[in-house]
Amino acid sequence: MEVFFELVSEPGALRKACEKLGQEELLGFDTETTELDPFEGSIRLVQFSAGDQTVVIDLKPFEEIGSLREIPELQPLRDLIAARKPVKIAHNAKFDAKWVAHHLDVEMGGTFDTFLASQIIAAGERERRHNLADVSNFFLGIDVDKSEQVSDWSAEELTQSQIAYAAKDAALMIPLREKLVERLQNDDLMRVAKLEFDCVVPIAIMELNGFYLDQEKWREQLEVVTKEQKEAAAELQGMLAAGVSQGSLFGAPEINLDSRNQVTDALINLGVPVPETTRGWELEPLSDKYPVVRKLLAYRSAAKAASSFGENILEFLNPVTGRLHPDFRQIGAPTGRFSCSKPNVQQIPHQEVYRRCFSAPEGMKLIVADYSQIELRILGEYSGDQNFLKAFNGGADFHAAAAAQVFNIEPSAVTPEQRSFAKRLNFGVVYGIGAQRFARLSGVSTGQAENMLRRYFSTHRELDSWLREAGDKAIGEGMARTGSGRLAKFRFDQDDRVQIASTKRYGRNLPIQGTSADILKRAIRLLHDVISGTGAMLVNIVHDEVIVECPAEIADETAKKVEAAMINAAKEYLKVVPVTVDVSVGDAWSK
DNA sequence: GTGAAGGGCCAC
DNA sequence: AAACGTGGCCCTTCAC
Repeated sequence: MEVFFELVSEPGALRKACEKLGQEELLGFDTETTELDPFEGSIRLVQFSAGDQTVVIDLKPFEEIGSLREIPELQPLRDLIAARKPVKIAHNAKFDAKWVAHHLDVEMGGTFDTFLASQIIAAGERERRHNLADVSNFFLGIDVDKSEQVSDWSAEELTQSQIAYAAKDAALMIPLREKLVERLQNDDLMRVAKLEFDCVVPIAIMELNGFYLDQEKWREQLEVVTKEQKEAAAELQGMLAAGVSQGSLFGAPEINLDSRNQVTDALINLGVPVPETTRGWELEPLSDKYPVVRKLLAYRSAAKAASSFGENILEFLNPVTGRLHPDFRQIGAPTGRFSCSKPNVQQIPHQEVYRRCFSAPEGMKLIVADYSQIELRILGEYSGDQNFLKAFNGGADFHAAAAAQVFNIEPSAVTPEQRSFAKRLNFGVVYGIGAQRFARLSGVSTGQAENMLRRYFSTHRELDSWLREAGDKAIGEGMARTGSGRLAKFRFDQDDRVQIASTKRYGRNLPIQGTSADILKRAIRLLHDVISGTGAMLVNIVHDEVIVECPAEIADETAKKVEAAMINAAKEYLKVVPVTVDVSVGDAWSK
């Protein structure tokens, strides 16, 4: 594919080019940068393509004039990027959005992301790859050469090959989008695509904002947990060694406490009836009878804390900003949930000792807002279950109300144990729990668990039939959808009972978990629109929770905005079940 | 040495 | 024989 392009490297030509490009409806958009981290490198090229016209802008000459964030010579470029029309088509637009936000001080307006579109169309098929080479091959049958992607973009003079590569990538976006739109429309996926595209810039900005972590506090906790681990390790070594023959001159050999095999052998030597797996909940029942098991669990807990939530988290603190800048994958799961890595700030332990370290810097406050029982509300909305509707509309204690139903007693007579049972049940049904699992979870016999499930579903008739239908639909149609129309396709062997059962569970769970993700994504967009420019900034999201950092003076009003945005987002998906958001304003992530 | 797989465990 | 959903990270084990 030969692409004709214009290379722009001075203000006059830039103004002219932007003026012409600005009249287009759609523009392929791409940037070439000297590094992957916007806090480290700089933007070298910005490319636009209208198909027949492709422009490559070299920013290096503009650096001579002054800071790219400020010089008026770049205003035409900023305006073009910020405009809602033309829509910018980019592959993984989050990347480009971050760079232009940080280096050109402009928020990208109007986004079509070919990376996200490809994922939406793939509908959860895990084999499919979504990098530009694979996507253009799959949808256009074009092989693109990405070898220049990692070339030196900081060179004084770029090679013809580099510039041609840059032009090609942008030019590719126009035909690629056409194919993708065709597929999106065919599969009725335009609504979810828009939902996703609207999220790109807020997420890009959130990643730039970063999440503040108090290093001192974190180290304090790390010290405590390291000490705990050491002590538990020493004691555990001693206890395990008791099972080894005392014949050895040098005493018992050291056991690698992180090795499941070695630990299992040692436990067997001590006469512990080790279950098939040594997962915590399998070992837990043995810990009363065997102190060594209790010690093992204590060691594991401390080891996990020290390894996953220790020094390694601090290594992700950005040397420039001093904050964490995790990587959020917008479609991290087939359900549409985000995933997060480097570090994963969606799996920080709930205990206050950890959460308190994620605090508000001097003069700032943290607003923590989370949807209350959003998945159960979605289940109530979809099933129309009378008990769910009554409980949510009446504002009653939801789990207590379920307990009253299940145990056939007055709500006021529900004991804490009964409520806890009902809570487990309520959450269990969202995942399609079975009697066996429920029995183990709540410490009753399988027979008792079966009875409780039967009673639960007989008092929640609409819920029962919705879950059945959702399961049957997953098998019959081989797919399921969320509220935004997001599609997940299921592949399973019709003759395999285990796969049938698991597909049914996916089919029941996906609309619930996925609609929850839809709602959060919509909330993020609405939230972004009301806080941007106020000094408040989104710093983390955890599935049904949003964390905003803002100057203390505007904390209360910002909290109200956050709450309103979240509720308004939910109202677009839930028509009969009300939604509530718990909001707190404080100095840290913990209460 | 490197990478994949598996077990275990953190979050929602 | 049965199996509650979605992720990421750490460690060991094992193959290359």
